[in-house]
Amino acid sequence: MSPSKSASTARPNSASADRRSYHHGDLRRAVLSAALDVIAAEGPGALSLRDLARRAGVSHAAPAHHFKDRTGLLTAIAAEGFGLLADALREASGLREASGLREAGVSYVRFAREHPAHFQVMFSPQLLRTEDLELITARALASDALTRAVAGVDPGDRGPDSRLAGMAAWSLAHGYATLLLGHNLDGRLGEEDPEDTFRALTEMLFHSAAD
Amino acid sequence: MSPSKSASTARPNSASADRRSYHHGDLRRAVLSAALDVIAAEGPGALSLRDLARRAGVSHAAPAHHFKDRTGLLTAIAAEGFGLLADALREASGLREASGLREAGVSYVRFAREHPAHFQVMFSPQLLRTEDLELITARALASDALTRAVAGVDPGDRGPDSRLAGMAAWSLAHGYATLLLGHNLDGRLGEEDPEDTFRALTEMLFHSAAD
DNA sequence: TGTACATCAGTGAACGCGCGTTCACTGATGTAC
DNA sequence: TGTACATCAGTGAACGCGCGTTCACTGATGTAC
Repeated sequence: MSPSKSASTARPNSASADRRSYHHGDLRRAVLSAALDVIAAEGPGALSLRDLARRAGVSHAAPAHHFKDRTGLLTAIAAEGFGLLADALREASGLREASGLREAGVSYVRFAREHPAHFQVMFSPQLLRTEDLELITARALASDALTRAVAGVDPGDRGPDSRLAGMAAWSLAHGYATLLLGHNLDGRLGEEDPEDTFRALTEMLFHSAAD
Repeated sequence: MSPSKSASTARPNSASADRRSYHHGDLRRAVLSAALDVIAAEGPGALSLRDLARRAGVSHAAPAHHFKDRTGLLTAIAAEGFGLLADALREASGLREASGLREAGVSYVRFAREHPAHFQVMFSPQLLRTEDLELITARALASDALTRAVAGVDPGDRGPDSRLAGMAAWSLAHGYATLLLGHNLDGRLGEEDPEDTFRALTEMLFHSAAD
């Protein structure tokens, strides 16, 4: 997903894909895309709007038309991330109830692997405009999807055990995903697929509740 | 633990604690301490050596004598953090074997709450000189303490189940701690002590193995 | 006990750099009539 | 179908700022004799 490629495909009037028009076409997407590349490779600390403008091939002041500043950009990424996560979780909880919880966890881990930059930014509140409405909305949707997925453990129960189970499942998936992305499990995993290992691990812990 | 306080207590020749001598006495500690304050409050992105020098009351070039650069400083913090974590885990696994695992997890969570800045930096490899010898050593010690604590689940077993249980316990504690520090559990916890909640949660999951 | 010297920690001026921000501008697009 | 105008996205020069780095220096401490 290189910036220039996504930009040229997304450009509305693509009579000639090569000729650079004055208007970029989808600079917002191009800047987001470049930012995700940088974050995944070097972390959010390495971000600068000028650098992203350079990567997108526009003048350095252009990105400010779409994202007020660095924080605005990161907030947009986090909001997009929560949206993607909510989609992934909703998909997983559509499965049979018994396996809903397990698959929600696996989806969570898969999401983190497929969108490492989003994942990293979503849970770094110090980088974000936490009062941003779009962010709050997206996070609420994801939180809702998460709760629904977890409620699949024992749907009748709304008591403290269900609350605990929810936090346990989230902590487990979040911790596993975080350690995985930080390469902290490299020595402990064999050749196996990390998602399979996570599935095995979940089954071991939740076997009494989920089967 | 304010920088000036820890500095004056640590100063070797404290004939007069008020008179500023040309030499700081323990600038290394003062800079580390100021850095931890900044990280806890605003995140690692807000760090600059010049700012820390200002906070420690020395000229801006002084910190370079102790930490080559920002990365060097963060690496030192991470190494110190792994040392502290190893201590905490070793203390916990000194308890009776049956409760060793549970208490190791609780210690892990407590460590994260008591040293949020260390914790954050330790698991942000993008900020660190990962090839640093001191860091590698400290991390290995902590990893060792972790493995020992987890082996308490069923000490005889070295098979795949034990490996899985280890990753599960670590993921759980790490995820819970991370979500807690990021204020993601604020809505889900009641008035209870977060560590008690974590203990309850662990007991729920591991009851068959640990009791 | 006293003197000379090496070492080390911290100083402060200077430098060059990349950054965000501002601003008057220009090219392109869409809409009203 | 054609013309006028408003709007919007992107330009490029300019600015001031905080940063890291360098360097010759100075004050303090410890050690050799």
